[in-house]
Amino acid sequence: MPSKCRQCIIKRFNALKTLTHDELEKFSDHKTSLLIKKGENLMTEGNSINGLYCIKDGKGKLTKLNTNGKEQIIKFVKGGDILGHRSILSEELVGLNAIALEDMHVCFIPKGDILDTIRENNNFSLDLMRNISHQLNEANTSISQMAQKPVKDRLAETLLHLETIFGLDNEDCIDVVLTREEIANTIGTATESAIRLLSNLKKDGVIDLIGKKIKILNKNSLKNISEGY
Amino acid sequence: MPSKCRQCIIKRFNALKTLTHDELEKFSDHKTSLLIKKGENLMTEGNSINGLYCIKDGKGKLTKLNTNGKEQIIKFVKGGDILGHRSILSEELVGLNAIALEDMHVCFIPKGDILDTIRENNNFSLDLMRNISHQLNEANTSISQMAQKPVKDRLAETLLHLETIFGLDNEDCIDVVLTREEIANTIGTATESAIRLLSNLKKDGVIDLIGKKIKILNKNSLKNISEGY
DNA sequence: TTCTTTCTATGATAAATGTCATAAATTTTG
DNA sequence: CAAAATTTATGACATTTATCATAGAAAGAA
Repeated sequence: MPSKCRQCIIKRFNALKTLTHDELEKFSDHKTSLLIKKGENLMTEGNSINGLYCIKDGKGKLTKLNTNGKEQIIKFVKGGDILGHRSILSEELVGLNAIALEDMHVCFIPKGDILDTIRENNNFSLDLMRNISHQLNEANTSISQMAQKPVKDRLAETLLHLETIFGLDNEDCIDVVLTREEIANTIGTATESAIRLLSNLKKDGVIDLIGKKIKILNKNSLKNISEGY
Repeated sequence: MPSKCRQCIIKRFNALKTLTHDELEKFSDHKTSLLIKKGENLMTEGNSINGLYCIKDGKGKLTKLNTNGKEQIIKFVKGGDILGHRSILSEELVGLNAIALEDMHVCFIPKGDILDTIRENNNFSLDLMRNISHQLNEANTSISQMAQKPVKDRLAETLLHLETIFGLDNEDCIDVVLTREEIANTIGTATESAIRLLSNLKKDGVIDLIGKKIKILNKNSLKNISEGY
């Protein structure tokens, strides 16, 4: 039996915290629950979209396919994040692929309900703006770093960022499983280069590599590297 | 005597087209007109901001200073564009420097008026969301290109983009004056590399260089280069 | 104007990064 | 489980891009 949105918001979501009781009831009644299995697409670049996705749990990547066919990872998402609002708001096609890194439980709320709520609940509307504005700021920072930092610095930056987003597992490793290729596609480099630089960081005692899991041993050192020292 | 906002909207702005007569009157009464001379800052990274800027005319660049002191140009702006809304909406500090590339006339509208209007006029609020959502989409595209395209491709892309934004002057040159360093800071490369690649494009008959002005001679060829052919 | 500064241009060289090849390790499949 | 496929790892080498040096051109100041 699908749970009520109200229960879920309390437990997981920040993004929809401004909704009233009645609005949550409406969302509850109209929502669809989805299971997106590891590797499956929740949204696909270029498609149109007719609702908002709320991630209940699981982890995912937002990617863009380049003209040369290479995948660029733009952002990581997890439980509590919302997807598709940018596209709904701008009335443009979906700009990014959302792909599950592990099984994800997701709720789908129809576009009509979202737009109604934007019209009626000013706090919700302001909250969405805040969310997108914040993302825009992050994206601008990312442009600058992609353009001007060498690969090693971007790798260090990314490892710190991944820890911030996903936290640590019970063995103090960054709590997400990524292939070396995905790491490379995040920092914008060749897979071999990412592998080599990770090996170097391990050799220098800055990180440890346990299979696909990464443990940060010296956060300060990583910070310095990410800033070019 | 400062002109009425209503006149100005009709002539220049798209961004505020959803405002009612009364709202425009209020903006007119409360606005301040500014002249930002070439090279001066309209907004500065890290500062707080208490209003919205509307560019009446003139051209500008939005930049970010990197940890290594290098300037990254994130976006170009011109008459009709609005600035500062992202920061007002997210209640975060200003994320970018806005610097005049030539003398700019700008109107400043206090934050209070903007927030009032967001609360009262749903179309305005939706329009702002649309604007930021669109910018976020552009920024994501930019991340992908910075991360994965070689410098030559990014230069070609940038030249086409500059023509789209600023159009042509009466000699069919891209109607904006940028130093080679600014071009380099847009595509994220060393000034010498930008100069060299521009020289090559000229040698190949794809563009012409007339002082600082750039004329696109073969747009198709540029498009191909921008896509890696 | 003349001097000074900044900007553009280009060569020489170094450093960073990508590509290709190969092999070991790991994961997936039957 | 064994076989196949994928992922990780590393070396050798090619290509791209940055850095340094220098000189001429253009723009700005005295």
